Amino acid sequence: MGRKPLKNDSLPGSLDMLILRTLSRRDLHGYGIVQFIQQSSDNELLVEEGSLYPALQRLELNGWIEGDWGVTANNRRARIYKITAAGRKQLAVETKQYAKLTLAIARVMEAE
Amino acid sequence: MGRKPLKNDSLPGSLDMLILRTLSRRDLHGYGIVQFIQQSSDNELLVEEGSLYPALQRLELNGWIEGDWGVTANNRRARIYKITAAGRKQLAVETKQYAKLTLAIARVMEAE
DNA sequence: GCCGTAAGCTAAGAATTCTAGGTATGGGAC
DNA sequence: GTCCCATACCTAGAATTCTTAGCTTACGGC
Repeated sequence: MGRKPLKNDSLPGSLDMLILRTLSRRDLHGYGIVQFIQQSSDNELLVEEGSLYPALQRLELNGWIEGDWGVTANNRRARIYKITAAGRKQLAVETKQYAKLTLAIARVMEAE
Repeated sequence: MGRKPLKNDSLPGSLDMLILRTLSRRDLHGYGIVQFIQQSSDNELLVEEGSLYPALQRLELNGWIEGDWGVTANNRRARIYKITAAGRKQLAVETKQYAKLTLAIARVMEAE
Protein backbone atom coordinates (compact mmCIF):
# COMPACT_ATOMS: atom_id res chain seq x y z
CA MET A 1 0.00 0.00 0.00
CA GLY A 2 1.13 3.53 -0.52
CA ARG A 3 1.36 4.20 3.18
CA LYS A 4 4.12 6.71 3.39
CA PRO A 5 4.73 7.64 6.99
CA LEU A 6 4.06 11.24 7.84
CA LYS A 7 7.02 13.34 8.71
CA ASN A 8 6.41 15.56 11.61
CA ASP A 9 6.88 18.73 9.66
CA SER A 10 3.18 18.46 9.05
CA LEU A 11 2.68 19.45 12.62
CA PRO A 12 5.70 20.91 14.37
CA GLY A 13 5.30 21.50 18.03
CA SER A 14 3.77 18.13 18.66
CA LEU A 15 7.10 16.35 18.92
CA ASP A 16 7.84 17.52 22.45
CA MET A 17 4.45 16.36 23.60
CA LEU A 18 4.90 12.96 22.00
CA ILE A 19 8.30 12.48 23.60
CA LEU A 20 7.07 13.53 27.03
CA ARG A 21 4.08 11.26 26.73
CA THR A 22 6.28 8.34 25.71
CA LEU A 23 8.61 8.89 28.64
CA SER A 24 5.66 9.28 31.01
CA ARG A 25 5.09 5.55 30.55
CA ARG A 26 8.64 4.28 30.89
CA ASP A 27 12.24 5.39 30.81
CA LEU A 28 13.62 4.98 27.32
CA HIS A 29 16.53 5.90 25.09
CA GLY A 30 16.24 8.03 21.99
CA TYR A 31 16.24 5.26 19.47
CA GLY A 32 13.58 3.49 21.49
CA ILE A 33 11.43 6.60 21.58
CA VAL A 34 11.47 6.76 17.80
CA GLN A 35 10.44 3.13 17.58
CA PHE A 36 7.71 3.49 20.14
CA ILE A 37 6.17 6.47 18.38
CA GLN A 38 6.35 4.72 15.06
CA GLN A 39 4.80 1.50 16.29
CA SER A 40 2.12 3.01 18.46
CA SER A 41 1.04 5.29 15.62
CA ASP A 42 0.59 2.26 13.40
CA ASN A 43 3.65 3.17 11.36
CA GLU A 44 2.24 6.53 10.40
CA LEU A 45 4.51 8.82 12.37
CA LEU A 46 8.18 8.87 11.55
CA VAL A 47 10.43 10.91 13.78
CA GLU A 48 13.71 11.74 12.08
CA GLU A 49 16.79 11.40 14.24
CA GLY A 50 17.83 14.88 13.22
CA SER A 51 14.63 16.09 14.87
CA LEU A 52 14.74 13.79 17.84
CA TYR A 53 18.15 14.47 19.31
CA PRO A 54 17.86 18.25 19.24
CA ALA A 55 14.43 17.84 20.80
CA LEU A 56 15.81 15.70 23.60
CA GLN A 57 18.46 18.33 24.29
CA ARG A 58 15.79 21.03 24.35
CA LEU A 59 13.65 19.08 26.77
CA GLU A 60 16.57 18.34 29.05
CA LEU A 61 17.66 21.97 29.04
CA ASN A 62 14.17 22.91 30.12
CA GLY A 63 14.38 20.43 32.98
CA TRP A 64 11.53 18.29 31.65
CA ILE A 65 13.56 15.15 31.13
CA GLU A 66 16.85 13.79 32.44
CA GLY A 67 19.24 11.54 30.60
CA ASP A 68 21.93 9.24 31.91
CA TRP A 69 24.24 6.91 30.12
CA GLY A 70 23.26 3.30 30.56
CA VAL A 71 22.89 0.05 28.71
CA THR A 72 19.88 -1.29 26.82
CA ALA A 73 18.46 -4.80 26.91
CA ASN A 74 20.70 -5.64 23.92
CA ASN A 75 23.78 -4.60 25.77
CA ARG A 76 24.10 -1.38 23.81
CA ARG A 77 25.38 1.82 25.30
CA ALA A 78 22.57 4.35 25.26
CA ARG A 79 21.38 7.50 26.91
CA ILE A 80 18.34 6.60 28.99
CA TYR A 81 15.87 9.41 29.51
CA LYS A 82 13.30 9.76 32.23
CA ILE A 83 10.63 12.41 32.66
CA THR A 84 10.86 14.78 35.62
CA ALA A 85 8.08 16.16 37.80
CA ALA A 86 8.29 19.41 35.88
CA GLY A 87 8.10 17.36 32.71
CA ARG A 88 4.84 15.78 33.81
CA LYS A 89 3.41 19.21 34.45
CA GLN A 90 4.59 20.35 31.05
CA LEU A 91 3.04 17.30 29.46
CA ALA A 92 -0.28 18.15 31.08
CA VAL A 93 -0.01 21.73 29.82
CA GLU A 94 0.84 20.69 26.28
CA THR A 95 -1.83 18.03 26.17
CA LYS A 96 -4.45 20.53 27.21
CA GLN A 97 -3.15 23.11 24.76
CA TYR A 98 -3.17 20.58 21.97
CA ALA A 99 -6.76 19.60 22.70
CA LYS A 100 -7.78 23.26 22.72
CA LEU A 101 -6.01 23.90 19.47
CA THR A 102 -7.40 20.93 17.58
CA LEU A 103 -10.87 21.77 18.85
CA ALA A 104 -10.50 25.35 17.62
CA ILE A 105 -9.28 24.13 14.23
CA ALA A 106 -12.18 21.69 14.02
CA ARG A 107 -14.56 24.57 14.69
CA VAL A 108 -13.13 26.60 11.84
CA MET A 109 -13.15 23.63 9.50
CA GLU A 110 -16.77 22.83 10.27
CA ALA A 111 -18.18 26.34 10.48
CA GLU A 112 -20.82 27.27 7.97
CA MET B 1 -11.58 35.00 31.91
CA GLY B 2 -7.99 34.27 31.08
CA ARG B 3 -8.78 33.16 27.57
CA LYS B 4 -5.68 34.08 25.68
CA PRO B 5 -6.12 33.23 22.04
CA LEU B 6 -3.72 30.63 20.74
CA LYS B 7 -1.16 31.80 18.28
CA ASN B 8 -0.74 29.47 15.42
CA ASP B 9 2.86 28.71 16.17
CA SER B 10 1.42 25.93 18.26
CA LEU B 11 0.57 24.16 15.06
CA PRO B 12 2.33 25.44 11.99
CA GLY B 13 1.18 23.97 8.76
CA SER B 14 -2.47 24.30 9.61
CA LEU B 15 -2.70 27.91 8.48
CA ASP B 16 -2.85 27.11 4.78
CA MET B 17 -5.64 24.64 5.39
CA LEU B 18 -7.61 27.13 7.44
CA ILE B 19 -7.29 29.83 4.80
CA LEU B 20 -8.28 27.48 2.00
CA ARG B 21 -11.24 26.25 3.99
CA THR B 22 -12.35 29.80 4.72
CA LEU B 23 -12.14 30.76 1.08
CA SER B 24 -13.95 27.58 0.06
CA ARG B 25 -17.05 29.14 1.60
CA ARG B 26 -16.83 32.64 0.21
CA ASP B 27 -14.46 35.07 -1.41
CA LEU B 28 -12.83 37.22 1.20
CA HIS B 29 -10.01 39.66 1.80
CA GLY B 30 -7.11 39.06 4.17
CA TYR B 31 -8.40 41.04 7.07
CA GLY B 32 -11.74 39.29 6.74
CA ILE B 33 -10.06 35.89 6.77
CA VAL B 34 -8.40 36.72 10.07
CA GLN B 35 -11.72 37.78 11.52
CA PHE B 36 -13.55 34.75 10.25
CA ILE B 37 -11.00 32.35 11.71
CA GLN B 38 -11.04 34.16 15.00
CA GLN B 39 -14.80 34.26 15.28
CA SER B 40 -15.52 30.76 14.06
CA SER B 41 -12.94 29.36 16.47
CA ASP B 42 -14.73 31.06 19.33
CA ASN B 43 -11.93 33.60 19.70
CA GLU B 44 -9.35 30.92 20.32
CA LEU B 45 -7.33 31.17 17.12
CA LEU B 46 -5.50 34.38 16.39
CA VAL B 47 -3.79 34.65 13.02
CA GLU B 48 -1.13 37.34 13.04
CA GLU B 49 -1.01 39.54 9.98
CA GLY B 50 2.68 38.85 9.68
CA SER B 51 1.75 35.21 9.16
CA LEU B 52 -1.31 35.81 7.05
CA TYR B 53 0.00 37.95 4.23
CA PRO B 54 3.03 35.79 3.48
CA ALA B 55 0.71 32.77 3.57
CA LEU B 56 -1.64 34.39 1.06
CA GLN B 57 1.31 35.07 -1.24
CA ARG B 58 2.45 31.47 -0.90
CA LEU B 59 -0.98 30.13 -1.71
CA GLU B 60 -1.35 32.41 -4.69
CA LEU B 61 2.09 31.44 -6.00
CA ASN B 62 1.02 27.81 -5.81
CA GLY B 63 -2.09 28.61 -7.81
CA TRP B 64 -4.45 27.66 -5.00
CA ILE B 65 -6.00 31.07 -4.58
CA GLU B 66 -6.35 34.20 -6.71
CA GLY B 67 -6.51 37.75 -5.49
CA ASP B 68 -7.85 40.86 -7.14
CA TRP B 69 -8.16 44.39 -5.90
CA GLY B 70 -11.69 45.31 -5.01
CA VAL B 71 -13.76 47.05 -2.42
CA THR B 72 -15.30 45.67 0.76
CA ALA B 73 -18.79 46.24 2.12
CA ASN B 74 -17.37 49.20 4.12
CA ASN B 75 -16.09 50.84 0.98
CA ARG B 76 -12.52 49.90 1.78
CA ARG B 77 -9.96 49.04 -0.83
CA ALA B 78 -8.95 45.41 -0.31
CA ARG B 79 -7.49 42.45 -2.07
CA ILE B 80 -10.27 39.92 -2.50
CA TYR B 81 -9.16 36.31 -2.67
CA LYS B 82 -10.97 33.36 -4.15
CA ILE B 83 -10.04 29.71 -4.13
CA THR B 84 -9.20 28.00 -7.43
CA ALA B 85 -10.05 24.49 -8.58
CA ALA B 86 -6.52 23.43 -7.74
CA GLY B 87 -7.00 25.06 -4.36
CA ARG B 88 -10.03 22.92 -3.65
CA LYS B 89 -8.06 19.82 -4.49
CA GLN B 90 -5.28 20.97 -2.22
CA LEU B 91 -7.78 21.63 0.54
CA ALA B 92 -9.03 18.08 0.23
CA VAL B 93 -5.48 16.75 0.38
CA GLU B 94 -4.58 18.80 3.41
CA THR B 95 -7.78 18.00 5.23
CA LYS B 96 -7.18 14.30 4.75
CA GLN B 97 -3.56 14.62 5.80
CA TYR B 98 -4.54 16.56 8.86
CA ALA B 99 -7.06 13.91 9.88
CA LYS B 100 -4.47 11.20 9.42
CA LEU B 101 -1.93 13.11 11.43
CA THR B 102 -4.17 13.93 14.36
CA LEU B 103 -5.36 10.32 14.44
CA ALA B 104 -1.76 9.09 14.53
CA ILE B 105 -0.94 11.52 17.33
CA ALA B 106 -4.02 10.43 19.25
CA ARG B 107 -2.87 6.84 18.95
CA VAL B 108 0.51 7.64 20.43
CA MET B 109 -1.02 9.72 23.20
CA GLU B 110 -3.43 6.96 24.15
CA ALA B 111 -1.19 3.94 23.70
CA GLU B 112 -0.48 1.89 26.79
C1' DG C 1 37.21 -10.44 10.03
C1' DC C 2 33.04 -8.31 8.05
C1' DC C 3 28.85 -6.33 7.97
C1' DG C 4 24.36 -5.02 9.39
C1' DT C 5 22.01 -2.83 12.89
C1' DA C 6 21.51 -0.23 17.13
C1' DA C 7 22.60 3.97 18.97
C1' DG C 8 24.21 8.63 19.27
C1' DC C 9 25.28 13.10 17.21
C1' DT C 10 25.81 17.51 14.22
C1' DA C 11 25.76 21.17 10.60
C1' DA C 12 23.48 23.52 7.05
C1' DG C 13 19.45 24.69 4.88
C1' DA C 14 14.33 25.12 4.30
C1' DA C 15 9.99 26.49 5.93
C1' DT C 16 6.88 28.82 8.82
C1' DT C 17 5.76 31.83 12.35
C1' DC C 18 6.12 35.96 15.29
C1' DT C 19 7.54 40.64 16.40
C1' DA C 20 7.52 44.98 15.25
C1' DG C 21 7.41 47.95 12.59
C1' DG C 22 5.38 50.86 8.33
C1' DT C 23 1.62 52.90 4.87
C1' DA C 24 -3.00 54.49 3.44
C1' DT C 25 -7.84 55.76 3.90
C1' DG C 26 -12.91 55.94 5.33
C1' DG C 27 -15.96 57.63 8.64
C1' DG C 28 -17.37 59.29 13.04
C1' DA C 29 -16.53 62.67 16.90
C1' DC C 30 -15.87 67.23 17.88
C1' DG D 1 -12.39 70.82 8.92
C1' DT D 2 -9.45 68.11 11.80
C1' DC D 3 -8.31 64.30 14.49
C1' DC D 4 -8.38 59.74 15.50
C1' DC D 5 -9.75 54.94 15.33
C1' DA D 6 -10.43 50.98 12.82
C1' DT D 7 -9.84 48.78 8.51
C1' DA D 8 -6.68 47.05 5.35
C1' DC D 9 -2.24 45.91 3.37
C1' DC D 10 2.62 44.95 3.59
C1' DT D 11 7.68 43.73 4.89
C1' DA D 12 12.15 42.74 7.23
C1' DG D 13 14.48 40.23 10.66
C1' DA D 14 14.68 37.02 14.33
C1' DA D 15 13.25 32.67 16.30
C1' DT D 16 11.93 28.03 16.09
C1' DT D 17 11.55 23.60 14.31
C1' DC D 18 12.18 20.36 11.10
C1' DT D 19 14.73 17.83 7.24
C1' DT D 20 18.65 16.31 4.76
C1' DA D 21 22.72 14.29 4.86
C1' DG D 22 26.09 13.19 6.69
C1' DC D 23 29.52 11.07 10.61
C1' DT D 24 30.91 7.88 14.66
C1' DT D 25 30.95 3.80 17.70
C1' DA D 26 30.25 -0.91 19.01
C1' DC D 27 27.61 -5.46 19.50
C1' DG D 28 26.78 -9.86 17.58
C1' DG D 29 25.96 -13.11 13.85
C1' DC D 30 28.08 -15.26 9.96
